[in-house]
Amino acid sequence: MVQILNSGSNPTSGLGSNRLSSERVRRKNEARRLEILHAAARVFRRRGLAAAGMREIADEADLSPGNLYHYFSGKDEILLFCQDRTLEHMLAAVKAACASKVPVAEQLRAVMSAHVHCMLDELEGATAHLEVEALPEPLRAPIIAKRDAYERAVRALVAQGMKRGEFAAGDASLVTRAMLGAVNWTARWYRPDGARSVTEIARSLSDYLVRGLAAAPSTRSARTAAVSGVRK
Amino acid sequence: MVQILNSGSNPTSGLGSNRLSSERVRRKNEARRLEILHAAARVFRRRGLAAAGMREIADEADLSPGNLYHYFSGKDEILLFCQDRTLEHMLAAVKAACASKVPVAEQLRAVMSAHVHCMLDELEGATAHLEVEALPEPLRAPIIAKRDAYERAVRALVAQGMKRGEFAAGDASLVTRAMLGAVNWTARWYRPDGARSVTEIARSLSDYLVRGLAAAPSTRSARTAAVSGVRK
DNA sequence: CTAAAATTGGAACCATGGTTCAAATTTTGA
DNA sequence: TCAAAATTTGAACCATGGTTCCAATTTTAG
Repeated sequence: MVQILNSGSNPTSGLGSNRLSSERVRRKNEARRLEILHAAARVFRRRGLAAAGMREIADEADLSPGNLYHYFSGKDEILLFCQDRTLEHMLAAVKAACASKVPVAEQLRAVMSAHVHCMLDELEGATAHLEVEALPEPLRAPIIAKRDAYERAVRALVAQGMKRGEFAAGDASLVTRAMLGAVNWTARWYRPDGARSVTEIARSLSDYLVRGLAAAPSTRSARTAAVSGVRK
Repeated sequence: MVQILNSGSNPTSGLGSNRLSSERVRRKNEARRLEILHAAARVFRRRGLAAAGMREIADEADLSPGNLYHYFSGKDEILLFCQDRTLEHMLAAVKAACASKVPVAEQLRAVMSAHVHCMLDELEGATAHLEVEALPEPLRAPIIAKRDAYERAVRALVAQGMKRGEFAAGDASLVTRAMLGAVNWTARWYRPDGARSVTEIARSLSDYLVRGLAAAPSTRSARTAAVSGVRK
C-alpha cells in the first residue's frame, strides 16, 4: 500500500503552493507529487544524491525545471520526503515485527529483511536514506529524530533477546549499528541485474546477521594482536 | 609506519609542479603534502566530503587557497590520495593476515579489526573511502580496481573458511559485503568522545561479524514471511 | 462562454565553490 | 651578495546548479 504523502507525523505540513481548492484538483496535485518523488528517487539512485540536478529530476518527471517548484519548495524538500517515506516504512516494519509473537530472533530477521527490501526495491528513493547530512540544519532534526527512533527500536529488540538469554550477552548498541550498517550498505553494491533477487539477499543477510547473535558460548582463543600489525 | 606518498602502485605518478630539484626541497615538499592531506582528511571528517571546500582545507592546512594548487592539481587529486592511502593500508592488513598461520576465523577478525582502525583512527581521511563516486571517471577506475582487489581478498578468506568447514557454507560474496558494510558504517556513527575506544569497537565488531560465520548448523524455523508484511 | 485560478515552460538570476592568474616574497645555489 | 627557482597570496574568473520570474497556456467554476 502506498501511503498518502501528508499522513502521520510528517515533518513539514505547510509547503508548496497549495491553497484549499477543490478536492478534485487536490487529488491530482497529490498524485503528481508522488510521481515526482518517484522520479527523483530514480535519479538519486542512478546519479547519487549530490550529482542529481533539479533539471534532471524535472526531465525524469516530464516537467520543466521551473514547474518543479510549483510542487516542491526545492531540492531539500524532495530529499526530505524521500527520507521520510523510507523511515516511515522501516518504522512500520519494526512495529509490525514487535507485535508478532514469534521469537526475538525471528522478529529481528523480519526487521532486517524489511529493511533490505526498503533499500533495494524499486519504488523508494532509499539511497537518500544514507545521506542525512545533505539536509540543511532545520530540516535535518526531525529526520534524525525519526532515524534514531528506528535504531532505538531495533536495539531494544537486540537487548531483549540478550536479556532473555536467546542471544549471547554483549553490547546491544554496537551490534545494532553493525547490523544496520550491513543492510544499509546493500544500496551501494546491489545491481538489479545481479544473480540474486532482493528477496534472496534479504533472507541470507538477515540470517547471517542474526546468527552472529547466537547464545552459543564464544570459543575465541587468545587474540593475537600481532596479526594486524599494520598500523603505525 | 607512514608510507611515502609516491610509493608502490600509486595511481598518479606525474602531478603537481614537481621538477627534479634538490633532494632537500623535494623532502620538504613531500612533507608539506602529507600535512595537507591530513588537514584535508580532518575537514572531510567533520564536514563531509561534499561540504568540504578548498578554502577550508587550505585554511586548515595554514595555506592560502591559491597555494594549495601548488601541491595538488585540485580537489580530485586530494581525494584520490586519501582514498588510495586508506586502501593501501587495508590491503597491507589483509596481506599480513593471510601470511599468518592462525585459523581463518582469527585472520578474518584481524582484517576486520584493522579495517575498523583504518576507518576511525585519527590520521586517515577514511571517510572519503565511503564515497568513491565522488571521483571523476578517469581517476575512479584505479581506485575501484584497488577496492575490488581488497574485497576479493576478504572474500577469499571467507570462502576458504567455508571450504575448510571452519565456517558454515553459504554465499561468501554476500557475507563479505555484509561484513564490509558493517565496518565501513562505523565511520558514520563513531564519535571520539564516545564511551568505547576504537580498539574496543574493533574487537567487539570483528567478534560479532565472524561469529555469524560459525559452522554450527543453523536452527532456523520455517520463516514466517507474514511478519514483515509491510511492503505493498 | 468567460474570468479567475492553477499549471506550465524556459530563460535569466545568482550564490557557491573549484580554479586560475600575475605579482610579491622567500628560499636556494653559487 | 645576487639571480633564478620555488613558494605564497588574494583577488578574480568561471562553470555548475539551485532558484526565481513572468508570460503563455490550460483547467476550473459560475
